[in-house]
Amino acid sequence: MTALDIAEVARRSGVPASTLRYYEEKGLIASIGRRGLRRLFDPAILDRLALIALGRAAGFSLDEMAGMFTPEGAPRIDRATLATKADDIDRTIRRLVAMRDGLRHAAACRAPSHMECPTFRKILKAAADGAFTPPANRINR
Amino acid sequence: MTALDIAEVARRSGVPASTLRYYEEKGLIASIGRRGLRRLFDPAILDRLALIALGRAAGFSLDEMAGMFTPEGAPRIDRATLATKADDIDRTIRRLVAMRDGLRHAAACRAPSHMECPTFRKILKAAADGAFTPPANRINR
DNA sequence: GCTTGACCTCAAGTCGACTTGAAGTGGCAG
DNA sequence: CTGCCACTTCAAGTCGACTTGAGGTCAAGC
Repeated sequence: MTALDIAEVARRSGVPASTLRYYEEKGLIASIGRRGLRRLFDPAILDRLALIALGRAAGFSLDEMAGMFTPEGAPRIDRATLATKADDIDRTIRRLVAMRDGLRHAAACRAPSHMECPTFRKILKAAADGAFTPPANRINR
Repeated sequence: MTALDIAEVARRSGVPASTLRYYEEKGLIASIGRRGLRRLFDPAILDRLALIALGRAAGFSLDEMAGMFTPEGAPRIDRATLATKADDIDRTIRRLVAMRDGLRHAAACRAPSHMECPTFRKILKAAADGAFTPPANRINR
């Protein structure tokens, strides 16, 4: 039998058992049966978990990803959705590059106080205008 | 009198009054008095709020930023801290660039299923290895 | 002087993705 | 056959940054 029990899936995927149960409850994954109480999973679950990890990293919510599989378990991903997400990330990258450069400047700047540095004040103004505040993604944690 | 009441600060800064009260409670900002019940703020609060917005965008928590002001209200920012944060952001950027490129590929790839695309599988493996999962920043949101 | 309504306080709720804890179950080694 | 213990369920807790709601106050305009 090729079925994996939950501990084995956890070990191989690095995803905690509690998270696997949570994903199942959410409909993101499905077990193929039980041995006693214990869930058994098809080894293909590992690919699926990798895909979920990828989607999460790309900024998709668990709910969004629940719709990205066919009932048979094959990924069904709209290419336009991917392109849109890529564009989102691209905007985030631009924002972060500006932030990083601003921070590096502030770290290197020799003005006695940051408030006396024109560059820093310019960055501050941009921040006040919300230039760095994202609309509502959440690539990170 | 140059003091601004909370509604005026909210209007000029774009920060909701509820947030201003919350920031005060957290010790991030301070009012200079009251008119009746109403808080009055020094106009310098606007710079401070901009700095807080900048810090948040850079990934500092509110608690971290509470320590970045002198009792007099001047920013007191350790340059090494800034450099460290810049490096953090730089790592995030690299991660995001990889993600973005991966997504663009997946969006453009003509393989019948994503799972049949070698490039996609490579990305998937990287995701499974946690290559895209951040340690615990939180630039976004 | 009285009403109005923007402000006040304080506790509780929200959001997403999980984790934790208490109480129960059952396969398997001895 | 028994005991162990890794699993099970289900409810509740966590984290950060706020928001919301109920009930209260008071400066200002009429």
